[in-house]
Amino acid sequence: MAKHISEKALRYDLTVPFARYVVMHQHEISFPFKRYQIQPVWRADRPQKGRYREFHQCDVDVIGSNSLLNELELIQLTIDIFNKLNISVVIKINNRKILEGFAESLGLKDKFNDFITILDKIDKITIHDAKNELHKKGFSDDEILKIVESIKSMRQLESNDQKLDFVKEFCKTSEIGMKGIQEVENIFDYLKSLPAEYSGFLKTEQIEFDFSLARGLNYYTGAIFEVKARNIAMGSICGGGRYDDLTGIFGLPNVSGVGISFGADRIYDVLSELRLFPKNTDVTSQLLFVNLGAEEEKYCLALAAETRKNGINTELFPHAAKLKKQLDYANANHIPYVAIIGTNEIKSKQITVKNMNSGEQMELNINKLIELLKGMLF
RNA sequence: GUGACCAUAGUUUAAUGGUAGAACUGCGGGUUGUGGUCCCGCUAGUGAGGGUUCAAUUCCCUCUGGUCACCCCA
Repeated sequence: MAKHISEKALRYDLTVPFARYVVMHQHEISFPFKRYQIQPVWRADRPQKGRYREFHQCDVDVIGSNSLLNELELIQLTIDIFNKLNISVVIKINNRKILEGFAESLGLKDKFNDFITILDKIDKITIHDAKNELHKKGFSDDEILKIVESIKSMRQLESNDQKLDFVKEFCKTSEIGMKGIQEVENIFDYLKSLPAEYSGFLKTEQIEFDFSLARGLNYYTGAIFEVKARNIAMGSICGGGRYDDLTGIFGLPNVSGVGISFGADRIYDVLSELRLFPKNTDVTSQLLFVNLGAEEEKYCLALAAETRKNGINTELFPHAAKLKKQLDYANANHIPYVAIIGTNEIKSKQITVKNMNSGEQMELNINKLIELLKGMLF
């Protein structure tokens, strides 16, 4: 029953619904159409590390344009994002047409999917396992030999150029394969042609041509991407590709798009495991007004309203308590400044402000306090 | 879909077929309005249901939840 429901009722990705949206609104949309979308999606699998039943995808797509400039833009955006998050990544790119070229050159077009599945595992399995699996899937001895031989030679390649040369040689008789190679080369050309002042953030060694990258999705027709974080055992945190006819299933054929999707939960896991979250993310308040009694709290209420009006995140401790308790609270919540106001301060119209990092304390009026704290914001 | 392992306080974890112990957190105290260290105290727990037993947190079964891997990755 659960399976029955999950097959029919779960949203598995954002791209297919996006294609439906585009078809439904085709007369209102001006192409090329770009959008981003962040929403939960579901998986009907049993959960395990990095795989949740519910998780969040952040999709970016451009539909209605064949230009490889779109692929480039998505790569730029991806680099930019992971640089900002301080996550060291490898962006793998491949092209579905190259995979087809492989299959064609090996005479395996009719067994494309099985072949791709093996190719995708090239790094993880031994030759022996590969043979077994191919055998199980019904490949002939001759075919197995051809595949295994090519896997062996592929494994010796290291640089992007070596790999490109290899596939060029391998696919030279396949028209579609050559087209895929050309697309990959064009993308690399674009990347290389970016002027230094704009490509300062581009570290091309982060971008790897990986012809064994397949992606499960069968709607991809051109470029495919996958991003893996370095220094951590975690599946891909980002993936995407070009789809030439996704809208076709909803009745609008031949509208090509390209998109990429970031797995928010896995990215969170990476940030968390690698301790890359900035320390100050839990800083919410800049200033705490201590509460020393009924009269004081009323007095502070007005002052807190004033600091808040000036854009300073302010708290007033919600009940009278020992000073120690309230200072502990400020420490625990990383509140950098505490305003201490008792009968003396009320009388003198001054505010005793304590810097919780240095321990320094001074008396100021409200305007000076606001000035001080505004100077701390940036 | 397959397999392995796990379930004890808010958290991390001990232990036993016979009173479930600790650490951290939280709260209170160490005399008045000055914190982060230290000392003392308090709160709080065996996932649910059934079975075996004089007695089950412990052994058995079912369920639920979780972890990891395979398959798969929409």
